[in-house]
Formats: sequence, C-alpha cells, structure tokens
Amino acid sequence: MNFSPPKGTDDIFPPASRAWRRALMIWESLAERYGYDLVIGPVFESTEIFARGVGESTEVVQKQMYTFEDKGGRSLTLRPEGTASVVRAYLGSGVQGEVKLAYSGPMFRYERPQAGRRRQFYQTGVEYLATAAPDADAEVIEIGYRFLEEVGFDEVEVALNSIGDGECRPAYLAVLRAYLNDKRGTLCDDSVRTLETNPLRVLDCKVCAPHLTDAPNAVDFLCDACRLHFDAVQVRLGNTGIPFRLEPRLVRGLDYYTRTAFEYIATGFDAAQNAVGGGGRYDGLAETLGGSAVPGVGLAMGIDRILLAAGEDGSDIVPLDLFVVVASPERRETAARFVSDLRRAGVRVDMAPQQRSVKSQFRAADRRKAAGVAIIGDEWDQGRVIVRNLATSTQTEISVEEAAEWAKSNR
RNA sequence: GUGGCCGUAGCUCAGCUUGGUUAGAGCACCUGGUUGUGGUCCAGGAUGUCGCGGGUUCGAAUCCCGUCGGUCACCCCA
Repeated sequence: MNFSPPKGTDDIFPPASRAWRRALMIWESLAERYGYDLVIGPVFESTEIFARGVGESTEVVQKQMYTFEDKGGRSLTLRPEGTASVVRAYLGSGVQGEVKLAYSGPMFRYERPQAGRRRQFYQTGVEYLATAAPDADAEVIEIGYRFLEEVGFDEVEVALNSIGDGECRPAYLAVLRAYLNDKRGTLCDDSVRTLETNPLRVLDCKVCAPHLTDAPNAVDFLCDACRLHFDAVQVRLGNTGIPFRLEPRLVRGLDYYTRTAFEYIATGFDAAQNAVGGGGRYDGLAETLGGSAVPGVGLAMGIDRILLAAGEDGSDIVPLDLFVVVASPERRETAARFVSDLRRAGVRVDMAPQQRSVKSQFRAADRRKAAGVAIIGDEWDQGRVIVRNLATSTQTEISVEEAAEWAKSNR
C-alpha cells in the first residue's frame, strides 16, 4: 500500500491548512458583508448539466471531466466548476427574483497536474442571479478584488473585457473568422482546429497571439445595449476604486459567458498559473440548461492558486495558554479533570496523552508554544498548583481557582 | 495527450561520473546529564525493501532496459 494521495490531489496539513482556514474565514466574512448567502450543493451532477452548460466544444467538457456511471446507470460527473451547478440549483429551487449566493468547495478536472493546477482544486465563488444590471457585474468584480486584498496581495490586476451577446457577437465572429482564415497559414495546429469550434479562443493562444495583433476586437463590435452595459460596469468600478485594465484579448474558456468577462492576475507571481480567479456574465446559461431566462454574473476564486501565489505557507501554530504537567501517574485523573474545567472556562490548554518524565512533558509544552505550564503535584492536596511562565522562566505557586485567570493573563 | 528534471533515513540532501568490505550528513525524534522543570549545552540512541521489476557483472544505490511515482513546462485553465 502506498500512502500518497491520488495523482493531482494533496493532503493539506498544518501549517499549510492554517492558511486555508484563514482564507476561507476571510471569504465567509466578505460574502456576509456583501450580502451573499451560502448555497451548498452536490459535488457531482448529471453529466448533461456540464456538457450543455459549460459547452461541448470546451476543453473542460471534451477531455477533463471525471465522468462515471452510478449503479442506477446514470451518467454523473464530478463538478469541474461551480456556476452551472448553482444555476441548475436555482432553477430547481423555485426561488424567484434576484438572489446573491456564495459557495465554496472542491472542483475536479482530469489534467496533468503542475504548479497551481490540481485535479482536485478548491474554489470559492459568488453568483448574482436574476439580474442583468451592470451594477451586479461591478459588485462581483469588487468582491473578488477585496478578497485578494484581504488575503494579502498587493499586486493584483483585474483584466476586463466584453465579448458581447447574442445580438452583436455573431457579426463579430463572422468578421473574426474571416480574419483568421486569412491568417490560417500563420496559425498553430491547435488554433486551426479551434478556429472552427470557437474562434474567440484563438486570440488567447500564446503561440499565435503575436501574429494577430491587428485582429478585430469584440469591444469594437458591441451593440448599443452591450456597449452601455460595459461602460456602466467601468464607471462603477472606477467609483468604488477597483483598478482594472481593458484586455480585448481576454476570452474565458467556458462557453456560457456573455458580455462581461474578467480575470484576476497575480502580477508579482512568475509561475505560469497566475490567473487566481475569474468570472463573467452568463445571461444565456439558464436557458441552455432548459430553464427560463435567468441572467446572472459570477466569479470563482482559486484558493490553491491564491495561497501559492501569495507565498502563504501557513501561519504559526496557535499557541496554548497552558500546558499541564503531571508530576506522578496517580495524579493523572486529577489533572485531566483540571484540564477539562479550564477548557470550559475558555483556556487553551492541553496535557500529554500518556505519563512520561516531567522533563519530556516540559519539552512538549515548549513544542506546543505554550505560554505557561502548571504542575499538578503534591501542592494539589493544599488546593494549589505551581505555574511557570515559559517566556520569562519565572514561576510561582497559586491556588487552583486562580489558574484560569493566570493562564489567560499570559496571552 | 507531449516534453525536461528527479526518486537514497521522518524531512532536506550527499554518495552514482571512474561498480568493490558494515550506505552517510544536517535537521527532527527518543533517553540520560537535572529520581518535580522547557527552550540552550553535553553524552548516547533508534531509523533505510537506496521507488519497483528485470538485465550485465565475481560483485550494482552506482551501468543498461522497462515500469511506477513525483515535479516543472506545453496545451488549457482556477
């Protein structure tokens, strides 16, 4: 038996897990302040939710899905992203009108793992549903930016684009296709293939992009409604102090996006995977899934990548207030009761799981970064314990009743 | 799916080029020095299928082949 986790997955231990907990706490607090309620859904869905929602032509659907058949013969897929799932849940819930939802959890994509790209990765996100208003786009972009700020990034760029909607995109795509066909000879093999299925993504190809500097941009073809929407998003972002850069080449990898598309780039980070979050508007998604027309905008933040880019190795161990040293085996029950009482009194306290030398118990106290030690010994019979402050190496004898207060005073 | 690099103690790694007696170091861990006192110091101690399989050889951690795993990059994306 080998004990390493499956390829592309990680066991996250302290201290790294402390960084995770911290990031998730920041996220929850932020979501609460912005008025997003938690939605908790399944981690797998009927395969067609993603096949239709995310889009048959996408890389994700074509080769990255963890699809399996359950014992009832249903085709299920481990979710490769959160949005399609949340929209499906909304459609099935009977909820009416605008809703602001937050979610977080693991996502799964079958790919070759590398730095910042895992087969199981963790995303937190929000979806602002049933509103087509540009204010919603701006708010969603803002919450992601604030999240990165609070986690500790100083170098974040918001790349922003609009890829139009059903009204104006066909015209743009026709022009783009014509342009790309002219350039066919200079395109790489992959791009020649994606030219047919999704010409937008050719612009995103790192190999071909240098040859396509004069390619037509989607923003120049926006219809009036999309233009107004995009302008309004920018005005609001400026007003709330979110710096952004217009990126006409920004194309997201999922088919459901309309109008606004954005990405957060960790610019100070030199690894290849510096896109730490992204999102956009998806006004046609609900209909694609067979529901009524429910516009929406959302984002997803990649926790793994954020912590990687932030250089977060995890915070220091949470120090104990007190470590209880048991002088002799016959006092262990007494000590255990003492510890239990202190914990109920709000003291962070622990003791060794088995009787060892006093020296070894002190060593354990030191390792646990305990502020103080209390010795349960002969003094206990007089209702007293010896307490030692490990930082100052001073010790004194106090009454048992004073112990909790003494321990807290060392924080 | 394609390519580069790497698999030796719990961890980080040396040893491999030029095969040769019991495979090493640092850190960490345990015990003792202090029979009720940590962090420092001193002394001692435990720990290895040298990733796995096969081949060459009198002899393989070392050379060859295969395989698995990890890692980084491409594609794509969070």
